Amino acid sequence: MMISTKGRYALRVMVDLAEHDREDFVPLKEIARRQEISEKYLESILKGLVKNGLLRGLRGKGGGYKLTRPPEKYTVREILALTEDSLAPVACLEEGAAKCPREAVCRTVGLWRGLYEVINRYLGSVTLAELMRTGDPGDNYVI
Amino acid sequence: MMISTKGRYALRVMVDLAEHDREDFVPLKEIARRQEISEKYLESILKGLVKNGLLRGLRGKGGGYKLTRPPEKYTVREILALTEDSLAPVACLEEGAAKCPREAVCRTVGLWRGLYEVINRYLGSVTLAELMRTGDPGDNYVI
DNA sequence: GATATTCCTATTTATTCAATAGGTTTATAG
DNA sequence: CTATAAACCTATTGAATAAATAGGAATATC
Repeated sequence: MMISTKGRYALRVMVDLAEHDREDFVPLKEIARRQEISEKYLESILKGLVKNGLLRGLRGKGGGYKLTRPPEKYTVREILALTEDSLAPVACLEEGAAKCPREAVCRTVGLWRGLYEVINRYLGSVTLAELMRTGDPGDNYVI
Repeated sequence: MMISTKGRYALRVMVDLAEHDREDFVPLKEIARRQEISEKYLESILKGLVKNGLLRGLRGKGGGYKLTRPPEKYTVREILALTEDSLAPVACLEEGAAKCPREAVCRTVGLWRGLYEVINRYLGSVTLAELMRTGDPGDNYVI
């Protein structure tokens, strides 16, 4: 399995924030409740997204989190790339990996590059906006 | 990272066997030496491929392994599916996973299904034959 | 000044991955 | 027949990573 809870949770939070976008900041406690994820764990995940400018965080009473761009300006790829250690399908393609001494004779590295490419293309083609529900209240059901 | 050493090694072995196909059986020791992988570890990996009919194994002196089909009849997907626990990009899509109670409201499960589909299609489109070197010596370059 | 929030660092726990170890069975060669 | 070379089988260990928790420090609002 490829995408850890960190990445999956991060994406869910981003969609949640996109759907609950408003003037004031949305406190993590609210997101955690809706998404049924531990507050403390979410904290550690959101830190990176704030540091990289995908979210703005505001401390103190009335604080919380907020998207810094409209939802259609975020690709899933960007969010996961910041959250996961790597999106590479195999260790030898990870950034900072030691150069494989077999690379020149390896019959499979080309396949892995191709797979990486396919994954990146797909994740780069989907935006947050596409993962949101529309504002249509009839669409806002809960099971 | 998604594909473990088991899957990567298995694929390398299958390509190796495709390239060294001959009348008699190829002993694991020989493959392990060429691929620089521990014999014992390879054993445990090949077991599953034999059990599922992708390889034939012959015991005793003069024994070894052998492909059961021509290389173009194996897809990479098939080999990895037998070797990896799962090719699903997220836990909730793994076979036998507990049904997620949030599935009906989950905004992201569709994305993961799409990713899984893209991965399966790609891996299913490449065969062992395409990973082999041809017999053409001119093709036998090193980068 | 009380409170609600993000931010920060460290630690623990659980799970999975990777590999090793040691033996059993089976086929061939001499 | 016997020695040998091989696959086959089961269990265990060790290392790395993932997942989560804990406790507090800083900051903004009311």
